[in-house]
Amino acid sequence: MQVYANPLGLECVVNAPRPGEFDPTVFHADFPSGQLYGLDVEGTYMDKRLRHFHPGFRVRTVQFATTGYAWVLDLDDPTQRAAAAGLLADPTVRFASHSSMDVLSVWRTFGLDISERNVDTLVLGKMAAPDVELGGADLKSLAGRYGMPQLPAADKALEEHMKVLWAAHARRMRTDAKTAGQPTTGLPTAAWGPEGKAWAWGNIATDDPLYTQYAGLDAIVARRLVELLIPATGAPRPLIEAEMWLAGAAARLQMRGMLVDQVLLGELHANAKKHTTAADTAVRELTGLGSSQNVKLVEWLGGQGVDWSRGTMTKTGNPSLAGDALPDLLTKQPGLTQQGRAAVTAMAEVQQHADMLTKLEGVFLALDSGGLIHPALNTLEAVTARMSSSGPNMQNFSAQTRGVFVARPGHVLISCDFDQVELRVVAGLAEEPVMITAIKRGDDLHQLTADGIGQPRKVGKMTNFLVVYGGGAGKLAAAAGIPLEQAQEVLTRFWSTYSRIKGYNDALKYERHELRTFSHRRIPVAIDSRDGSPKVYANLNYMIQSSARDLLVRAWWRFDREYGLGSWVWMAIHDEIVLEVPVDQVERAVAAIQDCMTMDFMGVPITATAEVLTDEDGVSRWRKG
DNA sequence: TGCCCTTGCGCG
DNA sequence: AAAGCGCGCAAGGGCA
Repeated sequence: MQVYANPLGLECVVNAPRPGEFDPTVFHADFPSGQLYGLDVEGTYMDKRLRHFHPGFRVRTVQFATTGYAWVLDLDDPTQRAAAAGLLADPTVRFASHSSMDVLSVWRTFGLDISERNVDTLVLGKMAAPDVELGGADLKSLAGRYGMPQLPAADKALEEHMKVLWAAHARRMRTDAKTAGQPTTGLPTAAWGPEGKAWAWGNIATDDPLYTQYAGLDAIVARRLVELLIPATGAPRPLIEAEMWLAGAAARLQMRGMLVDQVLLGELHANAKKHTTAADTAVRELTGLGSSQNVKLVEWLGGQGVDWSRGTMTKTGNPSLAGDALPDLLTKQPGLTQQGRAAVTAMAEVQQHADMLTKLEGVFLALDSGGLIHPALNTLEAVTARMSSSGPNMQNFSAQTRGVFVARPGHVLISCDFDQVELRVVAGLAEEPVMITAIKRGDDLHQLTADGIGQPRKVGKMTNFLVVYGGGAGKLAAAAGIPLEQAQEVLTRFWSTYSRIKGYNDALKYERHELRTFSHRRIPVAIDSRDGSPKVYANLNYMIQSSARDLLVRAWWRFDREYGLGSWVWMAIHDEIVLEVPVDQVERAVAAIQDCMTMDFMGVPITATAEVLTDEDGVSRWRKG
């Protein structure tokens, strides 16, 4: 047994039994039932995309900890493995671990779902410091900030150690090859990179002192952070409990995964590939450039007679080669040469299929052995607490590309959207009587705005969105294709139509540091990266976005807790919940999800509409009809 | 080669 | 007075 007292000066003990010398009785005496323990695992290096679902992924050690001691269990020892499984399976034991990583590892390794018994310190860390830049809530940073610099130090020491091990290993492979008279070309070098990391995490001895100390400290830090972070969040208990539930629900969604129609995936991918390769070759022949080298292509086109002062610009002020801008060059640039026209045509062809190609490639790479993908749903990712998705990001597939995702056999997908939730939220926040009355009457809110500003419905809709996003007259003029003066006039009329929204917006602009939402969530005011000034004009959007997010989570919570149907939730996309439901349960599911997404928000009725997704071919695809 | 930053684009 | 918000991902480009 390796025992480390006060590793790196942190007051605690790490026990790391060697195979054959493990006494389960002593271990279990250290971890009685009914308590909360820090949990951490170390495994082989994680593939960026497939993560826990990569066939080569394997958990090597599992760590349990109190605030004072940790045990590092080596899973290659059957006795230690059984002890770990036993503690993890105890329904009265709860765990504190960082992110859903350990929950997923436990599920993959032991077939145990501990998502409902996990306290996620990543989520707590984000709640405690919503203004810390991305990455600032990782376990090492939190440990450093909360008086445990020993963990980042151990992490650093372990990495330095791994570099040395890897360099020695790489050299040995080379000398072995030379001795055997084989070429050394293609063999890894001693340089530290992804290959070295992958080797080191998979091969470092599980009784290596730096490894076991680091592993034990991880679990101790996770356990200690619970008491440190909860008061630091300044959040009421129900909000913390709701976020802990949500993190678990998101982990369960990730474990279940989504089925991919691999035949359609292959067809669409091949089609996109065919179109883009031909066109990309044409672009190369004509310009000598790749079709995604936008900066250089702009320069080249300038030399072919394009007057960029007449073209559309991107938001950063560069000439745009996106969307309609490219085809527009053909009609609006009389000076463009024949060669330039041919290049633009080919570029447009590439562009038309580029999104499809790259997104579907991402799906291919994310497929597990059963044809499922397991994207993560990150529950507290945006500053506004909106959720994000990754691996792949399910929230930004184009309408067309979504068709590759299908319900499992015997199931259908159901999509349920809130009805104009942003406008209803702003009406509630601002207590805007004109809008609330219209909502209660069931009036068309875009037409209401259109009437108020004296414009067609289309402009009314644009203006509604613009205001929700905190936009100004310049953007409205560009979007609606109207003169700036007219856009200013339209906005003036908008604010007088909805005078309470104006008052609410004006009041919000006094908040220059932090906002607090109806659910007592703290949101830092956005900062302009150019001059460091607070972007108070974005406050309204933050309040709306965050409130709408909390409404969606409330609906999901009800679906899980009141109806007990949480396992049907397939994905959440900002204002939409998608379900995967057994075919004979469709009516029940539609009624339940609509009920859960129907609620009152500060006196404003929130409603939702469900749609059962069925394709022409009878397959239930994630594609709306 | 990997790492970091910027840009552009899909969704809401 | 004026200011469009939030993500993740791929690709280019500069740097070590």
